[in-house]
Amino acid sequence: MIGIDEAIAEIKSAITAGRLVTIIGEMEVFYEGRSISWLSSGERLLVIKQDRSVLVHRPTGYEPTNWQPAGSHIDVWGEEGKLVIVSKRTSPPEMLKIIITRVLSLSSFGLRDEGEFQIHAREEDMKQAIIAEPSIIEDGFRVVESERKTKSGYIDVLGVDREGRLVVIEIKRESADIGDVEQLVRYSTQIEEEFGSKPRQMIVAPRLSSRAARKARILGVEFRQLSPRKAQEILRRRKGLDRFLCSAD
Amino acid sequence: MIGIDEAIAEIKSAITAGRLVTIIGEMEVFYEGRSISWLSSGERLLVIKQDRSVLVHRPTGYEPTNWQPAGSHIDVWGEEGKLVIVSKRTSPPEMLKIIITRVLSLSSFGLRDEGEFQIHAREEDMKQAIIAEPSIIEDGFRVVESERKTKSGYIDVLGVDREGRLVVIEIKRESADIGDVEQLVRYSTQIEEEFGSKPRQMIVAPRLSSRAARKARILGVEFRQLSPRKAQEILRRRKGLDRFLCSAD
DNA sequence: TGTTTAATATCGTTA
DNA sequence: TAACGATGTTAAACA
Repeated sequence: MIGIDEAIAEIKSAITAGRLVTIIGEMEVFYEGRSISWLSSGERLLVIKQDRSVLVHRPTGYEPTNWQPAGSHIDVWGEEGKLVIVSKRTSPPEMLKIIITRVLSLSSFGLRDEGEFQIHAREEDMKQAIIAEPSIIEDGFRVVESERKTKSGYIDVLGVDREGRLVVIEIKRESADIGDVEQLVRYSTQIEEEFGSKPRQMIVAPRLSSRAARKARILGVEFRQLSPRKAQEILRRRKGLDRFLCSAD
Repeated sequence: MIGIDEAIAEIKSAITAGRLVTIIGEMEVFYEGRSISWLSSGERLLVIKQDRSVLVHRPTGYEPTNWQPAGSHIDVWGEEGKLVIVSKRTSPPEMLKIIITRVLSLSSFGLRDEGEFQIHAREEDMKQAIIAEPSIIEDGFRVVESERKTKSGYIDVLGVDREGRLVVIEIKRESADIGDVEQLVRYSTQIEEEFGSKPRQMIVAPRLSSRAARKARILGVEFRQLSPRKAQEILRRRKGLDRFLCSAD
């Protein structure tokens, strides 16, 4: 158990100095902004990060029950023996109020984190795999452009098949849905308006939902199976090949 | 600074006892599963919750860089003076490996949290507001059913206008998009198949995107403006009215 | 600032 | 388990 006045002083100095604060204690939480929420008293973990983002975590579950993003303004004060923390931001106007009635643990650390984060096997990697090895779509396929802008949004990949016909490709890293098929058709319509001829339409994804498959058949949308993991393997193999070609150079 | 052996013992006993663990220290993080990621060494906050969910937070930002959801299996051991924590789950197969090289702080608490969480001004509240006060749609409008099942999904609200014509309503708490208009048309098609006559189609949302507005005009989809906050006010007013009616009773 | 798209999205609900 | 929609989604890229 830590005294309220002592806690206020430490939290204030930690926020000013840009240290990460963790508080474990009994607290109530109110939020008002895009929505309105109220969480009655219980024991939780409160984190104030070095960019003044705030997280309230209950003892279970991945998601914070309440939060406030970086850059918000934080006020801390005592009121009737309780510790009050209020975080506000203006755009959108949002307010998070935490009333702490008992502090079980409090710590603050200035953390240095220059680490690099790398992530693979995303939709971007699937696109790169198609660019690196267009034959995974079909023999004779060539990429013309990626992220081509249309009035309906950005086309993942625009290509040409061996007979010179345009191919509009929509990539999904998970099961493609009916909405994805409709989005592809919108892109296709834009391309037809621009080039005067109907392009082939193709979904590239690990799988199609049953509704999407039905809709795809009706609308003449083709499907090529590709998983993010397989795309990753292709890129890794290519990278190895490139290294070999360089060293042979 | 806390010794590795001491830390291992405390973490193991805390996980077994179902206590919430927070570790601040220098760590590397690897993830493999639906994707693959690698985060090089840096000072971070690691949280192991009482349901064995795991969160790795860098000193800034709302989101954890890496995580594992509840119910995963956690192993803890020492290796070359380092603390290794591995969390695995089978469906989908995912693995999170955290290698801690320096422990700055470690705490574990068995937290009691029976608090109730209430949230308002969501899409559900907008639906309840329409049910409570159908005239916000238009004079003479009546609700027939909510969450009516069709082959294309669940219709938010199905109603009848003053002339007895069916109205299919799709509610959005934010700006309605072209995809939402298309979803509404799918529902409408199902209703037409079932009842033999074309229903009115209506989007209820704070606003329509310009693309959605164009599509709506073409497809004969109507738009009624309603914000989640206004819906909340209607419900609050109604609730007050109900209380008055009860006390007068 | 607003729009659009991806995310290891998560989470709840339903078949 | 798969599918589908809601979320205070968040966050990044772009105009």
